[in-house]
Amino acid sequence: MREDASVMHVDADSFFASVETRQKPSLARTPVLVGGTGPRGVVATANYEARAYGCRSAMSMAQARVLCPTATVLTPRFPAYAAHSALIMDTLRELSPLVQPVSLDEAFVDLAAGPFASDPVAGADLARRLIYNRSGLVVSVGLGRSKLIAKLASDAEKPHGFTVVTGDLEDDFLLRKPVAALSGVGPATDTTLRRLGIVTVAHLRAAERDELVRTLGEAAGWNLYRLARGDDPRPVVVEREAKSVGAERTFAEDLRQWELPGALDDVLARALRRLQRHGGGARTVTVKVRLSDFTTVTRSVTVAQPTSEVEQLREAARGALTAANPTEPVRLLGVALSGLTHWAQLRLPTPEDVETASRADGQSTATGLLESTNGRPPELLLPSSESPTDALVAHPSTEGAGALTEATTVDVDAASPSSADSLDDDEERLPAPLTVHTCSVGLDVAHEAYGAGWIARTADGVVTVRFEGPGTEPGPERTFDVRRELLMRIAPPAPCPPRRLTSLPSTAELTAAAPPALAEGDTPGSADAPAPDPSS
DNA sequence: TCTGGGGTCCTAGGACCC
DNA sequence: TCTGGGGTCCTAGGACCC
Repeated sequence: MREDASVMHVDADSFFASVETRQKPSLARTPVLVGGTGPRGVVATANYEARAYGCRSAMSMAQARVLCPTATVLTPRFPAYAAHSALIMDTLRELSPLVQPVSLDEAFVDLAAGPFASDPVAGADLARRLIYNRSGLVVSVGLGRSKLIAKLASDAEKPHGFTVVTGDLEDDFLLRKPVAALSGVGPATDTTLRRLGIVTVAHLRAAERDELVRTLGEAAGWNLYRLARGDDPRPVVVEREAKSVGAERTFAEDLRQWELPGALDDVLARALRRLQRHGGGARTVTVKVRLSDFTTVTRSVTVAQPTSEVEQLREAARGALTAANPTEPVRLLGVALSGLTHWAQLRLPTPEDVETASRADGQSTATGLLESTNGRPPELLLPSSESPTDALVAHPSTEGAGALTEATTVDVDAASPSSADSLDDDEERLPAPLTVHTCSVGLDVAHEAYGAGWIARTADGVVTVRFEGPGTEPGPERTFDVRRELLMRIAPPAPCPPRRLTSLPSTAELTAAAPPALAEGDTPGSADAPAPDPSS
């Protein structure tokens, strides 16, 4: 265990909602909910104004609307969040090469590996200032000797926290925490621990190791035994290989039997797009079916060789769905692709492969491989752009190297016969005309005369657009009938510095001010100049 | 007012091999 | 005829994270 508190955890406060209020000035200081807007939507993020009404993440949107009827409910705009996330991560990488993103809005940084090794507190302070000055987003920061402590520290004073827990303060800080604050203790484990009379980390530390292992299992028991002692040697690691990719969809209304194959193709198409992005192939296709009574069944099919062939993966998915055999109406369908590799079998396997497949998994697998060839030339293993493997070289080819193609040329759209209009498409091309089917509150649009804005309300093809952006004052609203007037859906605005900020807020100001007031740039002496970039 | 979507990891049981 | 035990792979479910 290191001596200095040089592990930093950075967490953007109510991230999705904060990006929204940054880009929609009229929403500043008003309650905002971001999440599913459909009948079965849940809240992804509630800003602090909405939390004041009791709204929380993961709550059903219907409930949140009841709690806070005045809240603006926005459809998530992932491209905007991804752009802000990238800016945050890039900024952190200026402070250390060891940055481990945990999600779009969270990261661990090992400051001991960078220029702030001798003064991690200064590094952490700079991190929050740089992020604020470049994006207008406020983060909470925690510093500790381990990930465990850093994470708890960033959580200690949200929003806007800046908490340093040095070694000598660690026990004092840790032992008071409820066990549920520990990463790895969710509702189920919390209940189990409560039955043992364990509520705080102090209780947990007093517990017998054997009892923890007995009641929670080998891994979880040991893990909590160590965490209770502040023993967390997990290093900050830059990148980890993805183990699976997938997609799932909850339907507005439960699906009947006959609707399942089409819906499965839809979900599979999205999963395949992610596989395509990952590059290479997958061996196992897992289909998840959630019934109307919320019971969930998963069935999986594993093929002999990793593949990126649409037909073969679709066949596997259909087989898994059949095995799941849903007898009730279905509310959710999911497809996960695992056993990922950076290469994939795209052509007829060699006789040796078929033999191996037969031995490994019976005749159905071998048949699947054969059927997927469609009379194309025999061959072969495809390299990804990143990591060609020896397997490729070792694999005999009868048609020559000309048969080699990028795995990313797989025709994914062949798996998706549904409308190109769907908002599900996470790789849609913009700009594109707004249609009755693509109106969603929160989306970015532009009008030839009025410029860029966002959809504030929508009903039956009639949309109200508020024309404003991150660099403007709150703007006016205008209403259009999208069947008669052209509105273009456009990409979200890029992240940008907050307006009218001429000096970095001091640590004291950052800690004292509420986020909305700060975001307005109410620093004394502020003018209309952009924020200086202290890194330059 | 019923409960999203992207993932990771763990457990337990069965098949199979040696 | 009955019975080992370890290792690996696969599957299904569940807990957990954000």
